[in-house]
Amino acid sequence: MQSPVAVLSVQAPRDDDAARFDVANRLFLRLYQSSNLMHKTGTRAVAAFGATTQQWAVMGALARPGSRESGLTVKELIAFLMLSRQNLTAVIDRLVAAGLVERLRAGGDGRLRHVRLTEEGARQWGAMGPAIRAYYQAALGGFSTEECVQLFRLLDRLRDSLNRIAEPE
Amino acid sequence: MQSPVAVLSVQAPRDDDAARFDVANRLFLRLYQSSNLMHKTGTRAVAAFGATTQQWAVMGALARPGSRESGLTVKELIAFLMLSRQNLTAVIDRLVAAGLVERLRAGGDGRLRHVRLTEEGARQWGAMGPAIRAYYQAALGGFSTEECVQLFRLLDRLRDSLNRIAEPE
DNA sequence: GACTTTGCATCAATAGATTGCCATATTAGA
DNA sequence: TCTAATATGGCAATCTATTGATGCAAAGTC
Repeated sequence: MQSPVAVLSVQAPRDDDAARFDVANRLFLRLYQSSNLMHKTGTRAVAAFGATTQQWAVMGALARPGSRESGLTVKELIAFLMLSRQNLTAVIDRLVAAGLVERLRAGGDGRLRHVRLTEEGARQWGAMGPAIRAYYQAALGGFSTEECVQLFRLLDRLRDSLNRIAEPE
Repeated sequence: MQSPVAVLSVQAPRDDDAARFDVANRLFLRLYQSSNLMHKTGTRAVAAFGATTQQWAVMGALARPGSRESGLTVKELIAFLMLSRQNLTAVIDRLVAAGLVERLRAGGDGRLRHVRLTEEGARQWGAMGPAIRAYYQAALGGFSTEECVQLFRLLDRLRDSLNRIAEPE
């Protein structure tokens, strides 16, 4: 196996291809591991509230300033979180069952259903704040703010790239 | 609570904390999205072989030079991929059912079971090579090799950090 | 009015991922 | 030798994620 340092040196194209393959392999393994660990540790961090990282993500989307009052449509949530409709419906169902979220028939386009935080949901989201802050601090404690931004930007580009593969039309 | 970075920074602590929280929020959302998209697009990339990204990861681990002959123990696979034993057992079960992998009672410690690629599994892994290369190229086409290394290193540190949270003992 | 598209829900199947608990075989140590 | 620790398997529950198919209601179009 080659060390990542070797990749930084100037090499022949064939070697560079091999090096890129090796880096890609390691990169995606780290993405796989990091994501699993994020769900594991993140869900533990909010377990006291009976929540999971996915429910946390949905509530976070609904709690944003622009979405708090009238909520978001399912379509908007799908675009924001990038999951399948069926999966999102199931997550929303659990949140509705827990009384944290409600589905509303909004005026205007009668097909649209807005998903909104309930009073209880907003209260709970507020209560989860300190736990979420503490989690972020524990997870990113070793990173400078610049490094956080760097990682964010790279992941943002990777997401866009993968999204382009996912929806070719 | 204050982050160590805020203490060292010249800026007002409150603003820096708020900025870090915001970046962390976006960062983990991108990690969530990227991981989902990786599984979706990756599984599509090897769907012709009836495989998934997880099975691909296990086969990749078993196909490495040092592991090809005598395989890896379940414990080693757990450490390499960082999943729960129950989950890994299920993935291995499916690979065994597909005839791509076999469980062996190795000499020495009788408790250990080595998991190894079968002939068919090794053949299939070879056949999947081009599809995997093409996938890596499509996913990371917009990234320079340096950027790939950069992303790898940041994810590596994030994984270590999350793993430290996951297993406190 | 008939047709198509869009937004959403439902049912079903398969696979991953976690947790928790119990069972078994083997090894290692007191 | 009795006991504890280790490595694995099995069973169960819950939640997440995908795909595919069906259906319905509302909106826009011809």
